Amino acid sequence: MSNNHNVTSVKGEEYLKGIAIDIVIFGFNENQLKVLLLEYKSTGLLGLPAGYILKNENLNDAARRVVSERTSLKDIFIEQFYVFGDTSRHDTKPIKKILSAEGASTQPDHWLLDRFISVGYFALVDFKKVIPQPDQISNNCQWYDLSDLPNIMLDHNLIIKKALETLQTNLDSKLIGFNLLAETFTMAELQSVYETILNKKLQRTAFQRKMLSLAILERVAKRMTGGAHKAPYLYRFIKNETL
Amino acid sequence: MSNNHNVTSVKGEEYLKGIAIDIVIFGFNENQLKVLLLEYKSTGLLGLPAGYILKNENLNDAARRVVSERTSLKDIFIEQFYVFGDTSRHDTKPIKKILSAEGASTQPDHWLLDRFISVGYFALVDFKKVIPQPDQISNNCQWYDLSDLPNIMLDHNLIIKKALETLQTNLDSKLIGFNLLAETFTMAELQSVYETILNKKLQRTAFQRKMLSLAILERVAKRMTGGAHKAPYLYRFIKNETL
DNA sequence: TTAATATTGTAACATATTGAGACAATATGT
DNA sequence: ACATATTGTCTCAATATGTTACAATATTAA
Repeated sequence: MSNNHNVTSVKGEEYLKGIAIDIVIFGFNENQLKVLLLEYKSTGLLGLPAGYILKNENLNDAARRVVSERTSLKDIFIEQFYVFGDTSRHDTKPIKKILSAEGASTQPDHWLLDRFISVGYFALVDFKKVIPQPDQISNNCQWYDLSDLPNIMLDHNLIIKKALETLQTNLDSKLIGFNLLAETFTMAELQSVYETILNKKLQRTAFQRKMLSLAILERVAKRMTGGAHKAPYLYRFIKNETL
Repeated sequence: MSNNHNVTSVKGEEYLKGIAIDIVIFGFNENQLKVLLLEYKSTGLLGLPAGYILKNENLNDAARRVVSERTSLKDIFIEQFYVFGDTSRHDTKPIKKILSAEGASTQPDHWLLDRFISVGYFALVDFKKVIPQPDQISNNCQWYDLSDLPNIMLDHNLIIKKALETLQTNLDSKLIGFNLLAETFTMAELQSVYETILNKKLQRTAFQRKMLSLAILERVAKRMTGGAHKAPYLYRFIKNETL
């Protein structure tokens, strides 16, 4: 699981050249969407979790590997959403800064200083299960509020924006919101996920009726919440039995 | 516009290595979806129009360039739909066959024999405006019925399948079907496009009511069709004025 | 010239879906 | 025991969609 090769070495021979994977890892906590970011050592630079593709590795497996390495989770929901391939992305300044901080070579033929095409993925994870892990060249890996993001290096703010747009578009049709919650959840929690992603209030009763009509939820038990009110049911997402 | 460099040369130095673009060019004629395919010289192999990215070229521009070269059109609707990056795609047999037929080198370090990641695009074009153009290493470029496709090399049948699925999914939400028709069209023609893509019959009156309610169609004039019946209106697609 | 025919545009009605409010049920705190 | 907040479900209104009907009309046939 751990790298035994230094990504900052001049050649990067284990990896396909010119192709990177950038991953927007979404979490959900306290009615807020969160994004996992790395802080590169001694540079103040922030970046999305990223990685490269091993020469005999499937693209999707590489994306899963990167998510696993940063979150300590496995079996994660990921989805490709866009490939970023404009020439204007090719900005060597932050890369040089990161390499310098590592004491690595910044000679022009360093593989990381070439132009890269980035395949954008997003991942939806259970916030509470994640144990953030910095990578080799960062000293910090932590959650940031999506609604209050700092400046992130290169075009990563744009990548997050596009990821969110895709998530919003696909939320209803692909029924993927459940991946942000624990195994069991209340209808109110699910509604909060939807409201936060779509950035609008939803009708409580209509939401409940619709979700139940989809026949994708299994009622598990009542939960005693400790609140001064009726206890809600807990639900579990029923995976599509045709798969 | 024309290549002054031979893609079959060993180095392919003008292009980014390891990244290809495969394009599913959809046309619509006689109530059928069509796909443009190339036949490689003296090999019997069929393939999707494909290309590589020039070192200082935007990814999307490269895709547009390839579509333009094969169709003789410009200003074409294209959309990324998936990146194909499984290791199982790496099958050098058909590539060697094509290179051999060209009299080109098939030594193992030929750049085209490396593993490639393919960015899949689909394009929607006006069938009647297209003048198919073979590329440098093919001797034929022609339309095939989507419903009766031959075997195509590598994973290109799969790529077409995925392109169609994306087209079906996005047809209503992104209002892109118009790109398959001429500048003006009848409601019946538009309905036929929808029915063919979605592979199901639609209710005539409900379809008309819905399309008109979207406020994206401008009525142009009546057309005398030569048929023994009432003449239909012609419509034009109104591009979103907020863009 | 007139009638027959096929298709078009729109209206009308039925049915289905969604929006919005009402209300009983119920854990907990007072 | 009562007050309070939230939940689950019901009802009715508003909207959207499915379906049928029918007048309008460009051509062909009589």
